[in-house]
Amino acid sequence: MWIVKHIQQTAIESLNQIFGQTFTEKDFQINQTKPEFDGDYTIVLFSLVKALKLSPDDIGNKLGDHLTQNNPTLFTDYNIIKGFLNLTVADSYWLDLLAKNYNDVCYGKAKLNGQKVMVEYSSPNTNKPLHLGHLRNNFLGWSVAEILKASGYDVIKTCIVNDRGIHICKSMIAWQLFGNGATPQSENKKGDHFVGEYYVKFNDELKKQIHELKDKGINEKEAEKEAPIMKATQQMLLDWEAGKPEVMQLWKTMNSWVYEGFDTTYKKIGSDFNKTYYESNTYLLGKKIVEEGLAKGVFFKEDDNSVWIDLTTDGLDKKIVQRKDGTSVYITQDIGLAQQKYEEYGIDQSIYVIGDEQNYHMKVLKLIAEKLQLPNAQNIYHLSYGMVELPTGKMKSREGTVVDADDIVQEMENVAKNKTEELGKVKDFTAEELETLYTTIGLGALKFFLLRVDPKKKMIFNPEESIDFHGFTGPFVQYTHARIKSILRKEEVTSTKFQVQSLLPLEKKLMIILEQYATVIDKAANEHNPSEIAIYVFEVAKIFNSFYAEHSITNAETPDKKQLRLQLASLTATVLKSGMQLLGIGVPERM
RNA sequence: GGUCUGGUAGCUCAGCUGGAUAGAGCAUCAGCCUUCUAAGCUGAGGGCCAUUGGUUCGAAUCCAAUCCAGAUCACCA
Repeated sequence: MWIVKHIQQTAIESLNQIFGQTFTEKDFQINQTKPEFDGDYTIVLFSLVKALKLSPDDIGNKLGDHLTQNNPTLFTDYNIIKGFLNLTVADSYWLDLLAKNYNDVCYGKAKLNGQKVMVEYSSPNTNKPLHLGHLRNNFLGWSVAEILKASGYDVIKTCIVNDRGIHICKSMIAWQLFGNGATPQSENKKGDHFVGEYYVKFNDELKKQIHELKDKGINEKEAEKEAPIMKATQQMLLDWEAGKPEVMQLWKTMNSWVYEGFDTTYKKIGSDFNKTYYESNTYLLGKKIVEEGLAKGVFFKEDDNSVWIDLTTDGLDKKIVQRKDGTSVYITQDIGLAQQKYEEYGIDQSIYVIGDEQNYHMKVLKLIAEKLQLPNAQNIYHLSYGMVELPTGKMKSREGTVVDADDIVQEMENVAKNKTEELGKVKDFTAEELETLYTTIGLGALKFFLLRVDPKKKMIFNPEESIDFHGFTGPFVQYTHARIKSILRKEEVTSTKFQVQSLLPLEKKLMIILEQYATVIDKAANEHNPSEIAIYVFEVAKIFNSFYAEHSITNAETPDKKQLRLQLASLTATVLKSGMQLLGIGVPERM
């Protein structure tokens, strides 16, 4: 059992024995004691005053006495300052914990809880390469999945590829018009970038045609509809839906180019999926559900045959779920897919990692699922994240202010390379080892930067500052790990039994935070928030570095102290490695 | 206009299920490598927690209003 819970329960017992009243965990708070006071953990007494009709100091004295007298192996001392009962936890408690866990690579991770969760993330369009926004999505989704695993869930990672629709036809048309049979191979370009260029070409041409039409006196809206390239695109979508062979062939070819490019990027950034859904397979889903919904009275039919749901009593609007021509709209597919996911995997919880611009859509999806009484509809969770913006404002593909995913990764690697060469600590590495190291550090910096912020908040990416490798960054944590490993390569923990009675302040501080790892995983899992892990891991590294600067490990005061510190260093390395792994970041042995 | 987010140091962010003098990192300034990796450590300066009211022993945190910024409200996805 973890310390806070332990204190809580002991305090509840003591309060019961002293005052004959029963309290619960929610009746009083336990915080870590602020550094300026003596003690390790603090019970806030104010909330008990009313029920006990005593002054905070009175309660504190009685509780403090009782706790220390009845739990000598847990508490050694207490003091009361202005209504706060500061408890000192016995050093033997920390030492026992350390001895039991210093060698456990699974330290902090929970056992399977029998719950199955699906995490859908990434969900790219196959008409352009991934950009920085996609990276936030990918890193978030992957990390949340890992955190949930560490917290005891059985996790299935999925991806829905938006591989069809008008936007895909746009790049197809442009390729037909301007491609002259070019291929990624012939142009020596990555497939997704190659296709993305035609998407841009489409928009350029469209703009040109609109301009020409406007000169002829046609208004903007009309011009966009009437532009020949747009008409051709719409025709192509119809042909696609009709399964016209040459269109299907082109579609398959161009998508395969994109997939090849995506594969490279996914492999590089470490995204993986247990199951990939394709919109071209799922876009017709949901029609059966529309029928069922009509029968249940959840949906209603308009005179023109379109099908709707009325969500006005839930504070939302009416929403269409099927067009008058009987075709599915976006939300219909999603309901269909939601059900398919459940049928295929019997999931207890379904998490969607999708940007906050779709908050409304996801709210509607969940509501509809609930009204249709789909299984576990209430456990649909939209992990909504904010947009990534540049200091100059939003990223806009049209204005060329998009930060390309492959570019930024490459840039981070270059910085890692320059920095590493400058420091010259790994001159004996092979070329291959160096490449791996640059990727680990560069990608680590990028992932950490994107994950250290609360997902729901929009974030500003400043290319200049973001490639900093000092302070609250991935490389800082990686460096701390490498430092520890450097010691552990030379020195081993040789005895688990040693005579150390007391801990120095920094040793204890380190032990206290290491003890919190499992609690932090749990919190991060419940809140679907990797930034909890990033902040924690940084804090651990910071405390270790202070400890490292203050106390020598290899030249400790006594052999016993050396053993203790080796154990501490070992557990720290484990927690850093494990925590970083939950963020998808590797930690090097040397750097 | 309706709904939903967010506003904390010069910058980027923690803290938000109410608790002690509001914390980090970057940047600025001053120190620390003949000792385990200086991608490090120690210290200094820097704040009307958007504004105004309310709730209470206590509010950055909860409530209300206002101001500012963003998202969304398609027979697009």
